[in-house]
Amino acid sequence: MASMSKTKKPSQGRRKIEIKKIEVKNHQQVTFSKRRVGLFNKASELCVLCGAEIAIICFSQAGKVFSFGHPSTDSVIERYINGGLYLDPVNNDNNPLFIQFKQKFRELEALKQAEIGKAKGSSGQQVNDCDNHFWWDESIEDMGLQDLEQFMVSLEGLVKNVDLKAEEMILENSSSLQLSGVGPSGGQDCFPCGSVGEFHLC
Amino acid sequence: MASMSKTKKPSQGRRKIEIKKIEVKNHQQVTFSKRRVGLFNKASELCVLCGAEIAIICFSQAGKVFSFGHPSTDSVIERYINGGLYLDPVNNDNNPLFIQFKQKFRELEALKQAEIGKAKGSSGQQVNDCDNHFWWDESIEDMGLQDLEQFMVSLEGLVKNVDLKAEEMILENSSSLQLSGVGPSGGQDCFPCGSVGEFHLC
DNA sequence: GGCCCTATTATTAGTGT
DNA sequence: TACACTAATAATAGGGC
Repeated sequence: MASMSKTKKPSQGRRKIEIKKIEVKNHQQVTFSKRRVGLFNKASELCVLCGAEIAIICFSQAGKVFSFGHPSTDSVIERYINGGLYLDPVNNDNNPLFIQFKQKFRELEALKQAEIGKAKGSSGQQVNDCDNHFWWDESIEDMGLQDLEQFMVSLEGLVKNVDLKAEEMILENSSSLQLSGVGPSGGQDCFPCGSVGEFHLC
Repeated sequence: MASMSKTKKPSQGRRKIEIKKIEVKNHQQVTFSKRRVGLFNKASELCVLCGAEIAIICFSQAGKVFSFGHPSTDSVIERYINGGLYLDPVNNDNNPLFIQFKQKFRELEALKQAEIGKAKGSSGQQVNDCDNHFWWDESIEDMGLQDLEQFMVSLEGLVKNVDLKAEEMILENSSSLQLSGVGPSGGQDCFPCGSVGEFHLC
């Protein structure tokens, strides 16, 4: 019952715990380790059982990063980013879009000037300006006109650079392009698990 | 009212299964669903209990993508990429191109989220070009032709959206533009979980 | 996808090394 | 400090509907 006072401490076995932040640091770390392994194992099983591809990135509170991936963390992330990106391979031709883009930009600018009456003085290489608010973290849907315009300015500069670079490379035609991936710089601890997937701990 | 009369089917309870690919498709899908939810819940608990930040990306065999993230899938991925990859801190931080590039990445991420919610009708998107590097982490200067191409394609998607939004705003004459439910998409399959983290299903 | 019924598993807490 | 083992049980997930 409630009082098993002094004499002995029989193993009480697993007990129900509330799902809230564990404050006792030591306890938290133990739980983190155990549950992280459990999570990765579950993911591994899911991969095997169902032919899934899974990546898990896990930062501990202390900032350590652990990752799981099958077939690899990076490939899954890459697939995620590319796949979610709304690539429409059907109708993508560069030039018309860029022409439209520039035209829209001019229209926007004209509209803005008509409204406000004066230029806001944004220059072409807008970077970031607000400390407490990053405008690029909003989706376009949430952008106001001015935000949109700034966004376009940035985009235009970017497009220009990409364009220049592409042209340059096409002219030089191969040879000087190096795609060397960045080399590993930190020691990585990669331990194999019994099953599918890679477990990383950095 | 559960009539627990005579012909009760003695559910044999949970049964042990071998961890190997489930061939029966129907069975596999059921298992996938259950275990995926279980996995996400475990991750959620781990976040709460231990103050962890976790992202999970999960592709079903059919190519559907599901994701979990706390505080958000993308923020964790970004943190992973930035932390795990070796941005040359020497000059890149002051390189306008690089800064723009990083901005671009964030914008794309934000956009992607918007698109995931909106463009629900078109499903099959796949891009199968997986190298071992992250194209978005290189500055434009270091990009190869193929990277530039990929970058352009992404840019086009972005431009297209900016374009649409701009048009929309111009048409509405910027008087009372409040976005609201701009998307003509149908029901969303994003279900809130009881606990921390976002669950996405596309 | 959800519910029910259970058998199987994961994980907690304590102890020992 | 960190792991290995144990007991005890909370929670997951398999099979049917």
